[in-house]
Amino acid sequence: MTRKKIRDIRHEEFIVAALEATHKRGFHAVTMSEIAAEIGATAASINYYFGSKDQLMFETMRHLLRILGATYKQHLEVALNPKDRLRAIFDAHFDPRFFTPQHCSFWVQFWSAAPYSAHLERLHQINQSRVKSHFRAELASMVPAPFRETMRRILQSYLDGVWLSVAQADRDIDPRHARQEARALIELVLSAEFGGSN
Amino acid sequence: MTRKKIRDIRHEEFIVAALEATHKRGFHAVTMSEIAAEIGATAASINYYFGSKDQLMFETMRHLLRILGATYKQHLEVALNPKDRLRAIFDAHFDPRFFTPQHCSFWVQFWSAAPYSAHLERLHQINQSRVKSHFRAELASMVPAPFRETMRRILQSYLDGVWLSVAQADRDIDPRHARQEARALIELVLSAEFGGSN
DNA sequence: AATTATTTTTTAAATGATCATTTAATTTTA
DNA sequence: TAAAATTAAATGATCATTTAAAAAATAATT
Repeated sequence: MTRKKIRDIRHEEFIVAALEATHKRGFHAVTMSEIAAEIGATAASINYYFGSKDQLMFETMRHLLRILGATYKQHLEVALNPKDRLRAIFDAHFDPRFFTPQHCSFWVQFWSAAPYSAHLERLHQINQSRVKSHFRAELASMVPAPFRETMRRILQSYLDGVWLSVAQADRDIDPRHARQEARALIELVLSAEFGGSN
Repeated sequence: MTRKKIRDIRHEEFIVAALEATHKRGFHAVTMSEIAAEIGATAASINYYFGSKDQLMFETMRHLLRILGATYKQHLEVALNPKDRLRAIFDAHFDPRFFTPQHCSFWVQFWSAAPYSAHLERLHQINQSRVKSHFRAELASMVPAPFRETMRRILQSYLDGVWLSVAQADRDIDPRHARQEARALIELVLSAEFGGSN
């Protein structure tokens, strides 16, 4: 019981350290020692708990996905209709607990590594599918089928694009504003006429 | 004259090699030897021409930015009005000569490296500003001021998001379709009512 | 409680591999 | 013949990872 706990605590501490250190130096450039130093530990202990640097990235990403999932769930609970649930997706991604420079930086590092690692790619795939189906589920009742996938891709690409921009800019971010602009985009998508003009 | 030419030819060959090799293995993982092998050369000659691996990334990115700039210029020439010119931005980014898995992969590698290198960050900054001002120039006559920046960010984030998704997916891409969806987004943005409902 | 044994955790130091980069010499081009 | 281009081999640094030993925490035994 207590044994399990210590291991879990340490696990999380190192993940937070990885997020912080990666944000500062980039995942490739940062050394195991630097990551460990974040919490006054030593490189060897990271390997003791995670096995390797790659596994550390993997576990850190799983951690982020768990947070995102939980945050989404919270926002979903107070959503009453499809539009609210659509908003909930964005609200989760732009929740101040989740939408931080550290997280966005790590996500970009992950994106650059994922295509070259089967494990990471799988993780990316899983998340991508999940978000995709959430979008589809809500858009189904609000956007006619022929436009639905286009609208979904627009929304989903936008999400990624915003995170990307946060990872680039070093200025501090404004989650409230991000949510606001996301709502503007939602309004836009839902107000579309879907007529067939040019 | 001829001397200059050989150097330029070699320069470009290595850049193409860097794009291809990076697409296959990621910029960090790929070795100088692997890049050189792409054109039957040797690692040392990359340093002879570029000085270092970092410089190679820098020059490769400059190369991409030059292509993008030239492509944009071409599309701009046949654009007759603000809306066409807005489309021209997307048409350039999604031009089949430019919108390739190799280029998108490299761009993502660049994004992950830029925040940790003054030189790369500057390059990113320059491109970002340029695209930004292009968007602003066209939106100025089509979207009321209070919504303009939001719309611009939506469009620009979307651009990045699409490139990102191409770098992840290994399936082959469809530039025509990308342009088509971009136009849908443009229509959306321009058809907005900008009233103030909720 | 005190002591001893056992397991878990931590680390300093060693290992080993990998590479970017240099160098010094060779080949090619002009 | 001189300059430019190329390379094989050497260099040197950097790190992730292992190892072997110490420290700390836990459990067992008296």
